[in-house]
Amino acid sequence: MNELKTQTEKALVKIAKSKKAVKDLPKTGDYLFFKIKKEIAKIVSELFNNKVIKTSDLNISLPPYHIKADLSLEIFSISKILGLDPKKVSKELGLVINKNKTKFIESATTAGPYLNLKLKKNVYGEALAEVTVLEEKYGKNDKNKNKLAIIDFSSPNIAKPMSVGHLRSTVLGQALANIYEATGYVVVRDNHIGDWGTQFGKLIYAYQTWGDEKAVAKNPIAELNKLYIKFNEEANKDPELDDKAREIFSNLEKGDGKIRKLWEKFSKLSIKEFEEVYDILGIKFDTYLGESYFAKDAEDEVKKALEKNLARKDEESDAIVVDTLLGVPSFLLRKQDGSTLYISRDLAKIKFRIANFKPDIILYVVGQEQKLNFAQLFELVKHIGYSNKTELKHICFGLVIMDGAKMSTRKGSVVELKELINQSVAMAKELILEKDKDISEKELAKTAEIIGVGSIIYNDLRQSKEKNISFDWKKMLNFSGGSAVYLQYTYARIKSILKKVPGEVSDKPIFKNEDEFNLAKKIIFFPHVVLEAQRHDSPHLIATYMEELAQLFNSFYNSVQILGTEDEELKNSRLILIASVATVIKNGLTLLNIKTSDKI
RNA sequence: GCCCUCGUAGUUCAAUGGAUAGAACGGGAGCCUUCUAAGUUCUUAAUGUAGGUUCGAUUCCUACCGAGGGCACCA
Repeated sequence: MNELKTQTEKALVKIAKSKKAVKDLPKTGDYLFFKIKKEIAKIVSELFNNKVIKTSDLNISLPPYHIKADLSLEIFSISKILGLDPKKVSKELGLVINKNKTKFIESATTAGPYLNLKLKKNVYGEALAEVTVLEEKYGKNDKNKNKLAIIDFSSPNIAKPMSVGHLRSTVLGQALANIYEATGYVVVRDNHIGDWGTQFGKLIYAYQTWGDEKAVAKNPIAELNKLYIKFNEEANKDPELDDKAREIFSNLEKGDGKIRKLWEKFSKLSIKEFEEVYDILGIKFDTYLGESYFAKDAEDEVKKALEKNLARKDEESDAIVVDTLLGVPSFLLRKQDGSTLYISRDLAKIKFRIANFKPDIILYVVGQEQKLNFAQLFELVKHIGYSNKTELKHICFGLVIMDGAKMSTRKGSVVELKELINQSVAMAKELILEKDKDISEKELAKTAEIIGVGSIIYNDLRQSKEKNISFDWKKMLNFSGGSAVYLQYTYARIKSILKKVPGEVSDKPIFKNEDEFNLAKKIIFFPHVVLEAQRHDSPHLIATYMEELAQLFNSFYNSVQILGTEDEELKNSRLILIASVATVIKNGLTLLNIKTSDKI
């Protein structure tokens, strides 16, 4: 219990520190993208009887290739608010913009439900200046300042290896944590370790029956996992083993000292191994508050649910049952042998979190197979009455599928995360050596890790989270287009140019060809993309955006000799432009928790 | 049986209800005596089926078909 207090205090210190850091974030409204929107909103409002138009009501995008304009404004969303004919709105708005002087817009052309806008040249200078000044802060904003989020992710089970299945929660959770922080949230990263439950009865039974102390000490997780698999095999033959396991777990909850000691040993050894993986992935948790911390308090929650008539004792079995709540199927809160269940422990944890941290939101980054459980948990919380000010959100994602089916520890069809990382890094090494035989051992190891680990993370995050991911070694180890390397490589390419001649900031960059304007425009959208990624809990929006940006750059790079540009002013403008591209790629990858290197 | 998620080029993925559905891999044809060819240019090819709502549907609704997941003493 002391441990719980220590961790809580540590987290509170971090929260206080983060609150201060939020003050240094760029203001959302100061970004060019939002200033342009604001200007348009004001014009619309003045034109149509001062009807209130929020910037979020405006939908601005980059027009498709065949439209020759800088930005397009979609009119239907505005005309709906105004209750007017879209054609009329588009026409009148276009007229006013063309007649009156505006700060950012040169001219407007009506095209059906769209108003196509041409930007003033000074916009581009301002855009690049924004990036240059803010640098690693470019894209971050203070939209959600004064809010606190607890993000519950990764959550591996003690005594089981972290598998590719845990990768999604780990990688997605960390990216969301970064993105939430980038929009002003103070974030507490919590690892809800699976360290309690009947499975430990199974494990302890197996250890006591077949275990080898020395082997476990040498290679804890692998050895314990073997025992767990053996238990399940034996239990298939002899179902009574399951009852024995339940009994052992029940005794563990009741405080049996000998069993407790074993459990503590397994727990410590496992977390130590997990941290090796987190180190490689660059993830640091603020708290490791596993389920075991809330086993005792779970009993209070069961009592409260009984008092409030939300739950009842089943007469036949003595188990505690919650009957159907508002369409959510009924479920058990306590087993008939008196031991707690996942959901009651989670209930206790919510109470603890609200009491100690007062979060505005708690995100549970857990696979879709637990959707029903969270629906039940949240519904119960609502009835018990904790979550008035705290939003509970299940960030649900698809499974990692192997050969068309879910991977299973019991069946042994699991790819271990460590193995995956090792393979990826090894393959990166091979490819680097193909390109550069003289690379130093140290640099090789460093770059291979950046590429290998980045690829794995990116492969997961570039895809929208709802879908199942089919696991495929070939895809995982893809180092060409649509991978992290593509972005890392683009970044390194730019850095390599800038190392030769860095550009100097200029107020009025001059651009010549379309690629240059397109790149500058794309850069303006980055702060918007970060906000969208947070709003939709979708890091892949950032990935997609960066691929488009990198593609624009690489195309530009192939068509123009940047360092060979004769006109000095144009050359400098191009250098500033590509430097901004590099900054955006780096900032975007950092949000996804992927590293960059100046040399790839 | 009931509930949830997903069905888009040969494959893996994009597309707040908006313009001619974008990429990557694969197939075909080019581009390095010039800044990193892990790049780039051209080409090939897709919205499961049938209805409905809408000025407009890959997106929303209904039914069906297909894949995956879940449905009380596991987490």
